[in-house]
Amino acid sequence: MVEHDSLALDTIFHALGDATRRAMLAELATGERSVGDLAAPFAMSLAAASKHIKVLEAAGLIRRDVRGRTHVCSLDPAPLMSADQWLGIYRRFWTDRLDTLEALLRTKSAGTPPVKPPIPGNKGEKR
Amino acid sequence: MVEHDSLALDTIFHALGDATRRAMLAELATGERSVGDLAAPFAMSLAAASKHIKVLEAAGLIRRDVRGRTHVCSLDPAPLMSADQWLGIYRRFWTDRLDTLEALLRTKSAGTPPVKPPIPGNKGEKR
DNA sequence: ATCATGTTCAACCATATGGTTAAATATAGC
DNA sequence: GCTATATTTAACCATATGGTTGAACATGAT
Repeated sequence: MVEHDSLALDTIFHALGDATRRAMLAELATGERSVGDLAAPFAMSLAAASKHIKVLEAAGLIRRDVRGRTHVCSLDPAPLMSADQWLGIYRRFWTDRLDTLEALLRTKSAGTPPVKPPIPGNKGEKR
Repeated sequence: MVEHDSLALDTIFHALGDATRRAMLAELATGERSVGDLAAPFAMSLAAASKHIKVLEAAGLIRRDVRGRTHVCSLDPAPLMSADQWLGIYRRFWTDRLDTLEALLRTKSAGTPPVKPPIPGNKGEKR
């Protein structure tokens, strides 16, 4: 059912691996934008921005509607959903960890006054 | 609080944008693996696999524990959580769409037999 | 028809990426 | 110490990526 086409995921994640492109997606999250609109915020040529847009388009992340001489882009969330589903496989890894932490905090604070608990560096976590 | 370090997201998404590396993560989801273990399934040199592992490590996706002469790798889900949080911003786009579809199906199927409905224009959808 | 606007295309460049092989490093075992 | 095992490093190669500039294309406006 949920097909994890690895070639598609390659292009999707690759498209997301660039701050300029993520910013373009963020912009498109608020509505349609022309190529020029999308390019405007960035200190690069229009041609460069156009390439980024094509990368997003190739990944299926945006659709393009040519209206006269302007190309109007809009977000297509489907590939993001694919990426999310792939990530979903791993979600238990951090929810488990958070659940454990939460449980730990709950038992620690049971009966004791609400002191800010010195969480032992969940950064350098050893097991 | 939840910092969206765009440089970090660059490296995380870049690391995820390769099927070999995603397969390595999938393997690590079942437990610790040595570099050799991780490299074994792939038709590439150990040196190439080692590079992939370093990309994953640079993204913070895996940790490395050097035990004698073998380097034991394990999954670190924190960057995946970051990626998930970034994606979360867009989650409404597909949940909204699915909700709308669901509602549509519910009204359509009220009284009518469950026929496969012609979904209007989710046309970016291949497969 | 002319001119301006929005966008792409082509050629080019520097750097990054993903792979190779061969040599180097570190540790384990005899 | 010697040898085998686990892994990295170095040098190299082909291709991809992200940027540039300048020309081309398509459409809108006069």
